[in-house]
Amino acid sequence: MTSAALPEPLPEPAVAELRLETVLGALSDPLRLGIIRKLLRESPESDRTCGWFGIDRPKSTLTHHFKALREAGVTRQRQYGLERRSQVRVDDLNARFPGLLDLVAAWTPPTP
Amino acid sequence: MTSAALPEPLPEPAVAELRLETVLGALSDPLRLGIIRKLLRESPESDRTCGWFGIDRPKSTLTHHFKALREAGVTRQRQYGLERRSQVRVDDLNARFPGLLDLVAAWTPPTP
DNA sequence: CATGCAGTACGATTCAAGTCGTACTGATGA
DNA sequence: TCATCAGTACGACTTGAATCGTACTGCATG
Repeated sequence: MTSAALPEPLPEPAVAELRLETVLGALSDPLRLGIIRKLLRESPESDRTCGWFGIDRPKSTLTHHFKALREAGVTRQRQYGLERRSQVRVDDLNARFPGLLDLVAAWTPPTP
Repeated sequence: MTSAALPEPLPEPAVAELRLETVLGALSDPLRLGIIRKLLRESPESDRTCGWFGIDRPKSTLTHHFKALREAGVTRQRQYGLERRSQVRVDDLNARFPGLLDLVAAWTPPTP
């Protein structure tokens, strides 16, 4: 037996539709960049709920940013009961923009 | 004899100050991304005037975007008499964000 | 020195994005 | 069945970015 079927992903752009400007725009927000860095470093395999990130912002703000990431094609979101979990679209992004995710994961902000 | 001294670059962030969000933000504008792609592909060595790009926009708009690129640390600008020429800070960006420029140069927009 | 030219500076306008409060939805478990 | 909990939807507010017209600067060449 394989594992149980996953819920369908929420609406997202197809691989062929991914645009570099859009993806870079999504990653240019500090909060969103932090989300993606944390996902890549700490959970590249499994998807995570909004709460997992421990971001101290109102829930409506978080919804806004997670939606922006999904609509830009950076993340995939699935609904599991109450929870909406996010994961980075690693394969799709590596296929279309090779090196981008490595770079994002490797980068550490300057600490002056 | 080496070649003549270059004019001093206009104010720009130091390598250590480069921030990924900022650079990605600068590249997320379609017009600016086009500028950088053209520079990387057609003139990675020498610097170019605003006019060289052949962009059909008012001059004040171009000034705005070239300044944004410089202030984000993506380009270096030098004043040669009347002309202000721009070049990509290839070494600095490769040192800080390895792979980013390759990716930008390699990418081709979808043609639907 | 005066004209032309590359590009800037400034200010106005417009539009998109980030932020957040409040009300809502829909699955879960007592 | 009813309360709880994760997260959304909507709308208001505010800020910042893009765009562009017009006026300006300053080198360069006659």
